Amino acid sequence: MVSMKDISAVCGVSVATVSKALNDQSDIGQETKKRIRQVAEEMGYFPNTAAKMLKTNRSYNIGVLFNHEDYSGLTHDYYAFVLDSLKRTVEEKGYDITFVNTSDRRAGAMSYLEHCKSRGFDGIAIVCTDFYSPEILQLVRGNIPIITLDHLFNNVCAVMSNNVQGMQDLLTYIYKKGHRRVAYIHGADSSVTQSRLSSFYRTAAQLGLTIPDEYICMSPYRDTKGAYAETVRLLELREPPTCILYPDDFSAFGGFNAIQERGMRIPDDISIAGYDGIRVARHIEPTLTTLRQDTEELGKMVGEKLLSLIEHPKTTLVETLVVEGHVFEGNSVADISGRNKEVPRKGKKHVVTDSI
Amino acid sequence: MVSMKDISAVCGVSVATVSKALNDQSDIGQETKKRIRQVAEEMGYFPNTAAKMLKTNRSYNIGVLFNHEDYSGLTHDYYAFVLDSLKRTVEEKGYDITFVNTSDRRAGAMSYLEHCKSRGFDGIAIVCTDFYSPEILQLVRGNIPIITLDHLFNNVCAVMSNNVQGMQDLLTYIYKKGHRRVAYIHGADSSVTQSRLSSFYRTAAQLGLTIPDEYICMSPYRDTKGAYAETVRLLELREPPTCILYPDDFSAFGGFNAIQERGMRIPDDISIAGYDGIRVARHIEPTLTTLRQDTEELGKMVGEKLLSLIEHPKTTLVETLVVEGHVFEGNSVADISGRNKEVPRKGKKHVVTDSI
DNA sequence: CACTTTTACTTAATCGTTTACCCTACTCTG
DNA sequence: CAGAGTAGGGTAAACGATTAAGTAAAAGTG
Repeated sequence: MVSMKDISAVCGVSVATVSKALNDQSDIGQETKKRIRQVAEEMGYFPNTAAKMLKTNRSYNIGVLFNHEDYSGLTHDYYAFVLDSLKRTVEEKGYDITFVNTSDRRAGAMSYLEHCKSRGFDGIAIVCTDFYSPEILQLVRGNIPIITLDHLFNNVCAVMSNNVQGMQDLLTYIYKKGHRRVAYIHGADSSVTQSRLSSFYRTAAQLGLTIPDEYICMSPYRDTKGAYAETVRLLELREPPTCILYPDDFSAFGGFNAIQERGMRIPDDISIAGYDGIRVARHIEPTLTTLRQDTEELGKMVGEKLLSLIEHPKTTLVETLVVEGHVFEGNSVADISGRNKEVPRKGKKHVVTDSI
Repeated sequence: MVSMKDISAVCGVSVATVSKALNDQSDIGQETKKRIRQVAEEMGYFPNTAAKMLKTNRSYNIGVLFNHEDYSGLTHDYYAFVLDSLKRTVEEKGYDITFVNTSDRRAGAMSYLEHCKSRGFDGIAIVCTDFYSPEILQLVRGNIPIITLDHLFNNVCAVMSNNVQGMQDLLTYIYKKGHRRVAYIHGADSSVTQSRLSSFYRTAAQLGLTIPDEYICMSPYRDTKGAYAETVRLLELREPPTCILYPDDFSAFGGFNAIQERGMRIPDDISIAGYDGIRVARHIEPTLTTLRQDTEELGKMVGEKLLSLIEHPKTTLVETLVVEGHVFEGNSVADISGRNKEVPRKGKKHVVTDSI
């Protein structure tokens, strides 16, 4: 690797002059600058990041904390898209992205914070992790610029997808389509779940919907089997819902299966809606009506705010940025507003069964 | 940050002694070692990676090249799972993973190779990228340990999913289920496509299948619209296939839509099969029969071979490692072997249509 | 006991940059 | 024309580690 020393030898100047020339300092003559730069180019010079880091305490490297259950967030559409956007945002500004090593969690091994300091990350984006672990707490207490996604810590910047507004929009949309019996299978307990669930109740109350307790139940996120089971239960109620909300799109496929298996059609016989707006859900018929979270904007916000925190630590506000999603209108929620005005029918609809 | 200097001051020894003690060198007394380590622990010491890198030319950091079309490979299930496995494999050995910055591709900016040398990556895993770009060529010609996934360069280690065997297994499976009219919508031109397509033809020949030209067509990978269109075309043939193979699982959903839309059922009326084995395909009914690539093993191989290349450069063979997939048996391919023996029926089956 | 060997450290150079401070030769200025 | 100012560049320390080479004392050897 060609170093500044090599360039200085060729140009017959000192190493300091080379450094200053390449960093465009004012106390080097135009002529000399031009010559040094040209030689550097010709010799194929590029800076040694390690040496630069050592001297300047800047790595132009962002650490991301990104693990989810047994896997990393990589296998999760929502997080993956956020990370992708984040990556593009910071790369544009000359930063690289490194995963915070989450492997060695033995006692005595480096903690997250130590690892991050050791690597010299300029900042850290906590995208997904177990926010309640003591190690994470230690990390956010450390004095590296930090930003979290979808979780609030005291005195730490955060980017949040607006789950309150999102659920309100989704439920309102469904209400406007004429649905009055809406069930909600919510995800496992977390701050995100709390936001959505309380927004669900509040919105329902505002709309004048009465939600029987049996319409509300839990199934873990992305668990198709759980969603399947709860869907079956809901369908077998004396008065089943006309629309079911799922914790997320993936879960909605579990409901989809249960419904199809019973020979019912979506959305003719029952409506469903997901949450997230994962890609595949837009490519399977019936396309899923869902609250699409703006992963592009979320990632961009995380990146921009973190860089601001790094580059302007004094003037950057510690605040929570909220990103809005929007209802993606698929084909999984029927418009039954007409039905509400009909005179209630008595008995069952006559069905012709064809015998072979 | 507490440095070795601080420790040496407290312990009353030289910095060199501290370094040797922490690195467990033999020429330091047991007593001294123990004392130094204890003090280091108490003072919360951890090594400065930059300084270590500068001196040793080892970063314990792996660069991954991971971009796919406009996005990174993050949004692609197959690559994401491979990366996840790779990440876990190398993290276990104390390495971190950094994305090779693919943002600034202007002339004059650093090339991939320069960027990688600048960052001091110990090795590079090229997971997905445009393998034909000159920059990539320059990168693999540079003398950093390199490994590629699903692409062969001269004199470069590679890990390949066995597409030849995979397609053979898949087609043979379908044949055994009684299918004789099999169409194949293959992906856009690439070495992977070549392998699968030629294997398809060879296997078909071995099985005695005659594949009419109109059964073979192209639709880009993960393009549901393209797959939809080709599926429609195939269904409208005078003699439509009994089974359609898609470039990948995602595309298969496009076919799925076309088939459902026509009121046909999978697999009763027509069979379909994908390729990859993405997660969501196992969670939607009918679950997709597909060739599931072993992403866990692929990532592990990439990681282990690369580390071997880094740690034992002399003794590590430059070779291509092949990873087998297996047929995932979903519900999307019907067993019609019975039908072949039946006397061909004349006319259409009588259908009772119920009028309201 | 005199010599060699071993043990346990220390010294000092080095990796490639950055940067505070110093130096020299011009150019102004009154 | 003496003194100040400035442009252009050099010196050397520093960042935090590693490591070859040196050294003094203890231990082993015949």
